[in-house]
Amino acid sequence: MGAMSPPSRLSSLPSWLLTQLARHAQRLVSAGFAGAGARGYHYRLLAALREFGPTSQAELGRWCAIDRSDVVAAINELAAAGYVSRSPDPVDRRRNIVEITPAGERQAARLDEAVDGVQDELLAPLSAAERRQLTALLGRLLDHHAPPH
Amino acid sequence: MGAMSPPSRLSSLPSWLLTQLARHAQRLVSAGFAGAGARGYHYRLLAALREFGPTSQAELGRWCAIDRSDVVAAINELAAAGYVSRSPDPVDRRRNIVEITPAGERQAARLDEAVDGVQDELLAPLSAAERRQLTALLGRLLDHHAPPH
DNA sequence: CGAATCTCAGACGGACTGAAATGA
DNA sequence: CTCATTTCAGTCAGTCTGAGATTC
Repeated sequence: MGAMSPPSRLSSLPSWLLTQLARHAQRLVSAGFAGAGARGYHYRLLAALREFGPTSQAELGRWCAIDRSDVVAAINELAAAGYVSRSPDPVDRRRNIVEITPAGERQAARLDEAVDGVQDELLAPLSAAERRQLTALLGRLLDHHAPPH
Repeated sequence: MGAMSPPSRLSSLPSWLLTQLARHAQRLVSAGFAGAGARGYHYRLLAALREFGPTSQAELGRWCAIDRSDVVAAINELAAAGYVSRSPDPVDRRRNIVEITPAGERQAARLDEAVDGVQDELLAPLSAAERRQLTALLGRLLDHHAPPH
């Protein structure tokens, strides 16, 4: 069987490297979450609820870069599993206030472990200094393209 | 409006940075290709055909990391546009031999320009040295997870 | 009035699976 | 018989659009 390296034109393109590697990362992360019966959306939402406390669905969507429409579905699933509670906001009746439950905290902790294992697997070939370098570079690029305002 | 930065737990995860940035990259690339009536698959396939010459669809799929099934559809589209020709392999009649046409070469050159512009936009905040650093780190990770054999 | 929120219904491209037909 | 190739049909998660109802 011949070599199966991609064309050199692609291998030198940052956008190619980025998207291909992100594919691997997402496979690893999804597999890690699947063992706990969760998806990426669930972890993102739980992480935001843990850090920022009870809040509206719209704000969750902005924090987690999840579409308004998909937040509805994911919160439905989290609520059905008992990981979050949803109640109307008494001071602004357009909003639902979403809050993480104790069971949700435990689930988030489980997912933390899964996700940490995946980072190690993903970055295996890099030294600790190189991992910091990569994280810093990616962080700067993401900041530039998704400016917090 | 309140801050909309993601939870710090996410912002420090390489897998999160990678997938979010890859999302931006793919949006930019797709937009660049759309102006020329192309998609990412088309560019990948044309790049492989330019570099490696006429070959079978199965091999194209392996080189470009495109599923066997999606190669069929993408080659159909490229052939309909006159960018590739498809002919049966006389020595192995299971195979189609796919070849890039002169019009395909011109299209590939157009897409080259689009894709180069996107890299610049994507890496705008980084110095030349930092771009090389990032590319090298991503390349090593990708090599480790998709070993050419 | 304009603007924001929640919800549903549907679409869309990229990635993938299963199975059939053909032939080495 | 086993294996590789091409093709079709269909699935899937993640993302996004449009529209309606409600409330600010």
